[in-house]
Amino acid sequence: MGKKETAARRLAIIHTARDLFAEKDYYKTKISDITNRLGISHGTFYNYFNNKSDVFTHIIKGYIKRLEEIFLKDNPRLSNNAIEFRNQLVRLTNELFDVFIEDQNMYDLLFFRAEVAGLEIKKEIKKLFKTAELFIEKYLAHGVNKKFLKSSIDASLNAKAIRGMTTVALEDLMENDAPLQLKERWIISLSNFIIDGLS
Amino acid sequence: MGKKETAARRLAIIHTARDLFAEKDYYKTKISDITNRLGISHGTFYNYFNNKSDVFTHIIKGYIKRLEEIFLKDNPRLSNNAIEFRNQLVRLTNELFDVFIEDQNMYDLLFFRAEVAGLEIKKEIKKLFKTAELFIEKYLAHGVNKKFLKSSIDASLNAKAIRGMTTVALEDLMENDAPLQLKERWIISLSNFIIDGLS
Amino acid sequence: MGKKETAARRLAIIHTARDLFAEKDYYKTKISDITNRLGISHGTFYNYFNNKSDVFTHIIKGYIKRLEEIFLKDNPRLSNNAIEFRNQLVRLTNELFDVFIEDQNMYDLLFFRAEVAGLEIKKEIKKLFKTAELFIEKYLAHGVNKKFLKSSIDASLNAKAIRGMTTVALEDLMENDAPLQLKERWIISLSNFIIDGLS
Amino acid sequence: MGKKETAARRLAIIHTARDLFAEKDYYKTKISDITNRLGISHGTFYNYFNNKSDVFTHIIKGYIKRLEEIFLKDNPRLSNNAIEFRNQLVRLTNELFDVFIEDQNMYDLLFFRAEVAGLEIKKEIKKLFKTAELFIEKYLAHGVNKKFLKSSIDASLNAKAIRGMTTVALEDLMENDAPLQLKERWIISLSNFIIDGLS
DNA sequence: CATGAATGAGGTTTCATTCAT
DNA sequence: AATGAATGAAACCTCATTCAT
Repeated sequence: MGKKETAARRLAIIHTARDLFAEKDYYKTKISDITNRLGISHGTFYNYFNNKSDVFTHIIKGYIKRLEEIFLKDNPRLSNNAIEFRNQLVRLTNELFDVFIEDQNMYDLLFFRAEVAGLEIKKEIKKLFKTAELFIEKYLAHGVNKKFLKSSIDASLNAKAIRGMTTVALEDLMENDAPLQLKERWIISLSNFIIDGLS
Repeated sequence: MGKKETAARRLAIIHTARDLFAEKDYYKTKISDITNRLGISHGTFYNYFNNKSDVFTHIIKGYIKRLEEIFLKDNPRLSNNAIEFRNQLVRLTNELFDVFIEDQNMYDLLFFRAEVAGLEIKKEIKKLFKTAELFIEKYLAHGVNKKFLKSSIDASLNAKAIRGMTTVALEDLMENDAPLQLKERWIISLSNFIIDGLS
Repeated sequence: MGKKETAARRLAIIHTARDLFAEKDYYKTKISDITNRLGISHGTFYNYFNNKSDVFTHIIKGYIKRLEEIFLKDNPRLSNNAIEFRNQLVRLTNELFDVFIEDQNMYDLLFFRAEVAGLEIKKEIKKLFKTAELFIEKYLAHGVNKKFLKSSIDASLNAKAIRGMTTVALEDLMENDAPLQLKERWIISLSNFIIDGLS
Repeated sequence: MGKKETAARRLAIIHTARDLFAEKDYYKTKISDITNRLGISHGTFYNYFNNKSDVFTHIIKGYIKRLEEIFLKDNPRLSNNAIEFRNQLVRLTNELFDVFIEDQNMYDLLFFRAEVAGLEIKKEIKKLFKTAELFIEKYLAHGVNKKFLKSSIDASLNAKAIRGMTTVALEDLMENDAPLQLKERWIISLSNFIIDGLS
């Protein structure tokens, strides 16, 4: 087996584990569930990961990294007026939603299943949420600065509120069979709500 | 042991279980953890509950019931204008926040720990969320009807969005050492956001 | 089951474990070997001991304590001449041999099986040997002082040598079917060797 | 790979295995520990040995052979008086000690680690000890015959006793950082003890 | 009702060994 | 010969639950 096949098998384990963790639960997912589904021996699992929590952590960390990239790529300072702000908002939520739609396990794993994982990984997820909130807050602050958002708003709490709205939108998309159409509705609804609410 | 003492011990088990499930996790909480903390034999537990998941379900169902009462008590038709709407909003969120502040375990158990419970109970929680969303939607529809909310709003999605905002507010309150002061800030911020966003 | 029966079962586990550890090996002895021989479930074992190494340590520590008592009871200063010294030597080796003859597992467990146990217990055994050697050395030093032993002897090395002779005697007794007769021969032989060699 | 390289690799495996068995334990030493230290694949191990216990047995048998040679080389009949006897004693213990000092793993492996080996190899070690004791006994018998040792001694037990003394001396040397100086002290001490005790 | 000893299903992990390349 | 992926027997340990006292 060459390097490529080895990497492929590692990936297969990751994907199967990810599916099962999302379907069941960290605890209810047995190593044998993963290996049975792959048609390999349970011992093989341990040639690729040290233990169960190892794969889990790997999956979650991958998700965290992917989301952080979105926040780092964007620049809150680009909009100069409400129209540009809306465009930025639309672009950003669209990208975020796409990431979650693409990997339907992401939402469950990140928001719920990680609960039972070790404290360390929970902290990292918490940090991710904080990052997202601070990111939104910068947007709002910039808007206030540029005068296209009201100066009276409570930027910190509103940032959190927006994070909450977005989370529910994600949940809604995940439960829907045709998420792409629903996505458009959510993007419009959210941007209207935010802009009319804050400007 | 009389009926009263029996009921009291049952309650004590529920409370201790509730605390531990919130502190640790359903899986990480052992029957012996509960009974040890109560200073009773672990065998005694089984005189009050059939098994571990039994107490857990009981706790979650209690929470569900308690929250449903809030929604059933209120009447979305009472407001005739934006000012009355705001008052109703303030009253409602205040009451909701109080319930969660009073029992600090509620948030964690309902939103995260319940994940590991059986499918049936998860469905009930999902239903609770739906109930809440429909309840909010009725509010919005009434407002549109009475013309103090814009007719262009997507009532269904906005109801979900508001549920998301509220959830994040709860999370924020739970993490705060002085939730009562923060509560006021959230109530104002939320009602401003909602009213300015939708009216 | 009362306290007495509980203690009895604990003792039964210790004895069976002790026998098996001596028969086989720490590693080759499985928890199920112990419980099968006792006709109990393997789970029961864990109601009495935390784990395998727990019983093992318990057994070894019991042995160490028992032997230390022998050394602490005796007083190296009692003899004033070679005859008294011989008597003391005879009494002491006799007592030591009896302890090992009484529990035939002691020798193997202490000298060989403990090898595979944790480092801590190995250190304790090493300490026991050092204690024994220092104890013998005091005897020799007292003898030199009282002039019934040669002043030219290397007390430290001779003490070790005597420990070695005694160990081999023990091994020989353990392998013999009629250890009591052989014991007398060893006691005479050892005391002659020591006294004629050092006085 | 030619015959020479093959033999060299086999030897390298033996040496590394020997070191690890002495450092840790038979059980605690994994095949991969051996191969990792050698920088080869663990599969390669099985081109040189059938299994784990195979190397172990090989090592122990090598030690046994080496020690037997010492006993076979010497002739107990060479001394005619106490002085010659002492010289022979000194020469012999010196040689024995040197063998063990040269390969510091030998003592541990032969006296303790071999415990976990199969019954067969344990019997061989026991036989080696018996050989050593019979060898010493012949010395003593010859001394009694030539009248430079007391006729009253219990040659059989004294031979064992001397084996025990020698073993402790070895142990002491192994634990010491400067074994060569200590060796001289032990040789003097042992020969004095033996000669004065038995003659 | 209370107790706590006993049970055993069930899970995780290790590692010697095999074997196709 | 060398490699290292795959295998699976085998062991440890947990803990919910039962039940006799």
